Amino acid sequence: MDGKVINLKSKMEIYKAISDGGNIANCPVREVIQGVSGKWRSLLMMALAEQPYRFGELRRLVPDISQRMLTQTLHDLQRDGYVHREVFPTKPPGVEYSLTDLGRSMFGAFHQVILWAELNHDAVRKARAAFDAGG
Amino acid sequence: MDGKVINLKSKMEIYKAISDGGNIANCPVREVIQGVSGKWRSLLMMALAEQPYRFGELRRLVPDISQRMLTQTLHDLQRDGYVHREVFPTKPPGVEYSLTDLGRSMFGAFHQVILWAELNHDAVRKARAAFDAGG
DNA sequence: AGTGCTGGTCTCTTTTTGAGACCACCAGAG
DNA sequence: CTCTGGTGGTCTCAAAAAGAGACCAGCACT
Repeated sequence: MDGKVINLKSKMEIYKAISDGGNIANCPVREVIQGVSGKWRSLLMMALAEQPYRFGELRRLVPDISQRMLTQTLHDLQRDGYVHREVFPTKPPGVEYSLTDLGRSMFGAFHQVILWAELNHDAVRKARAAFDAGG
Repeated sequence: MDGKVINLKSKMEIYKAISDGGNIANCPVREVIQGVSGKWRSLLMMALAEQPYRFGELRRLVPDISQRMLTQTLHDLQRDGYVHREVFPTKPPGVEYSLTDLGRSMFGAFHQVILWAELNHDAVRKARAAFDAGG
């Protein structure tokens, strides 16, 4: 995958941004990465990548998220352009959340991490257990 | 760990694991994903993917991390098997941190997200600005 | 003897998160 | 008509996590 000389100049530029001058705090890539990270964001992205969901459905889908964090995380995802929020004027008004094109695009990349986790979560578990045992 | 054995091969099965039965809290994939997420973890992984670094070097490289969080995050990454910690008995003892094979493997997947961020951070910025402006 | 570098830990304060009450609205049951 | 439940939230308060900075031992150079 990486070897030595990477054909991707962007990779080098990212590292440069980190190591050069220490101006990492302003790195736009970092902002996006940290916007992708976060306890609930990835989880909600995974759910919405499957299909659009309504607020209550998401709440039931991710039982251990508080209503407050669900509201806030969806708001943040919407703000970053990953999620579209649509209100339906039904009898009790319903709100549907769905991925935007940008969201689907981002999820395409993030999906690699999901697949890796799927294949390697056992190794991580073992490492964790070994570390906890051996100190 | 849970009733359903999650042996996911495809994207769809992952989503099923989320939506089926709502037992997402025990999903091992979720654990790993959230272990990858986090404000500093990704940043330190990026730095260490470039080359091994010592504690103080990392501190200078990521100026806005507190010493406390650097210690803790490195410890966590080591615990999960992504990072190797080696103490050199030099005059003032130095500690070098480097990626393990598992860490490099994980970073290979995560790298896709970095590349996406590199290409699309402008779109995210615009979305954010538009959202803040229009409400 | 004082200063600085090594990699940390300990304490205190601020920020973030979690738990749960509360809100207005409407539908159907009794 | 009241009672209950489901719609999507907001508000408050306590707990957990993160940030800021003091402090530590050991050694080198001055």
